[in-house]
Amino acid sequence: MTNRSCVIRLSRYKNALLRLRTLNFVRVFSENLADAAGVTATQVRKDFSIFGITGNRRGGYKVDELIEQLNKILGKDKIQKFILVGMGNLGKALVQYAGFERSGIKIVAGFDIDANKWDKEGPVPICPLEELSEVIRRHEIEFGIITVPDFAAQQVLELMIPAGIRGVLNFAPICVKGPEGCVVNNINLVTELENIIYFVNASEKTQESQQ
Amino acid sequence: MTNRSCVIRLSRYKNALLRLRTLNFVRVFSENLADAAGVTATQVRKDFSIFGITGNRRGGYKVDELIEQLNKILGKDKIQKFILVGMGNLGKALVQYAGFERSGIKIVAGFDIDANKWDKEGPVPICPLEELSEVIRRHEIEFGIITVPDFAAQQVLELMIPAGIRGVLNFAPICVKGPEGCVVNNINLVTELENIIYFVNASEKTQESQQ
DNA sequence: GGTTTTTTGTGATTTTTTTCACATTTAATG
DNA sequence: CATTAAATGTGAAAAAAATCACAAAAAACC
Ligand SMILES: NC(=O)c1ccc[n+]([C@@H]2O[C@H](COP(=O)([O-])OP(=O)(O)OC[C@H]3O[C@@H](n4cnc5c(N)ncnc54)[C@H](O)[C@@H]3O)[C@@H](O)[C@H]2O)c1
Ligand SMILES: NC(=O)c1ccc[n+]([C@@H]2O[C@H](COP(=O)([O-])OP(=O)(O)OC[C@H]3O[C@@H](n4cnc5c(N)ncnc54)[C@H](O)[C@@H]3O)[C@@H](O)[C@H]2O)c1
Repeated sequence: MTNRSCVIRLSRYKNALLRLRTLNFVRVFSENLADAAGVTATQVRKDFSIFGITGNRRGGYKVDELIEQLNKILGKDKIQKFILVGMGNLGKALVQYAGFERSGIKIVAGFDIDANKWDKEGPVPICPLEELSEVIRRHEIEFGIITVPDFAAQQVLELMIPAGIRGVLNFAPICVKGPEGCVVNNINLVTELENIIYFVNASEKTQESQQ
Repeated sequence: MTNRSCVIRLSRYKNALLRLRTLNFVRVFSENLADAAGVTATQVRKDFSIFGITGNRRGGYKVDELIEQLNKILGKDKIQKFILVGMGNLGKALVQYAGFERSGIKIVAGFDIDANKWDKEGPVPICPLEELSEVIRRHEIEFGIITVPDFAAQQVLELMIPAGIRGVLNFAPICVKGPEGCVVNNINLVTELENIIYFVNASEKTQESQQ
């Protein structure tokens, strides 16, 4: 199996390509993609080499073809359906975000334990948690997003799995764990900010010691 | 300099420890932290070894001491101030999120180009973009969060830097670039979801080929 | 107080990832 | 149509990260 950061990079290349296409670019060089993704040109070509993507020596890559190939690899050749559990501040922002649909990602329904959040009339229906399993099965959904408080996150995951969810993005600040064969990614924004704080402090120290 | 994923892990350990403390844990073993962070016990001890954190052979680590040491390393021994630019759906969710303040991260002010978003009376004042530089300088803020549309992200960064910002978390789906010495982290949620889609598809293929 | 058991701490080893170096292809140029 | 210049593609080398293996420490037990 291929490694996570390599796949993340493929996804970044694809995003950059989509932007280049709107600017009417027809061809692109590894150098350009490297810039857009914040990596080296060699890395781009190596990544492509791993996945058997080839361009034209001297002419670079054709934007259209490359997007198509990347979409195929990333499983984005069809629309992928998600459900989201936890219609609080963050859940609402995600459900309303138009960028997902533009990228072939559709949030089919939201769920919450709180009756005040339910709303079947909106563009994305918000349903009681009890209907989770039924909706997942009916739409054959494989992917979920968790935006409930930390104490509820693991139990929400354990509701999703038996209904058929096989991949989850979790925003609650704990590492939730799925069974073998279930892909779980935990995003912790506090951790991301702490990471920035650390490296800014570290670079301050380097500068001081150089003086 | 130490590597990014190592620092991310330190932050995860710290988060797990805070939770353990609320459950009245006094001591903890590398095994427990490994579980909470989704890594191996050896990895935990190696990380600690790198930063000179020591425990007690047989007795593990004291939760309180460990939190303090990690906070020191992560620069969290004082409250860290942030500003946020782009008070849309995502920006609003982040500004209202109580978890940041609980972790010693304070969003001092929000900024937007749109006058309808301005509001100096709320718990976090939302100000016109023109005041960005002044606020950063007055509060001596070093960190920023970008939640504006993609086309505006790079120019927002370039407003922040001369005012004194040295670390940025960007949510717009492009890789913004700061000058040398400025730490920028680009979070792309579409990319995160695509990553999950990829690995679920990959594991499906593995299973099929095993049958 | 000696023995056993448990857990840390870390050099050595292995694995993974990135970078280098350069042959190969192809477009452009004269 | 030969020459040159500019890019790709990829084995080999280097660097970085993770894991192993085990000695050292310390608590628990008899
Ligand atoms: N808001 C942010 O910017 C932000 C930032 C970082 C992390 N997070 C994390 O994301 C998660 C959501 O954050 P938020 O600010 O939107 O919180 P929130 O409190 O606004 O929303 C949580 C929602 O989950 C619902 N809920 C609670 N238990 C549930 C259950 N068992 N099943 C279904 N729904 C349930 C609540 O009714 C509520 O609507 C939290 O874990 C938080 O720590 C949020
Ligand atoms: N909402 C989400 O869940 C989500 C998910 C993934 C990525 N993102 C990304 O995060 C960013 C924000 O998303 P959103 O949904 O909150 O968008 P939004 O359109 O709701 O909000 C954007 C805000 O930025 C403000 N703005 C625009 N240009 C500005 C400028 N030059 N200076 C200051 N403010 C400016 C707008 O007035 C608006 O208030 C976007 O780049 C989006 O792609 C959002």
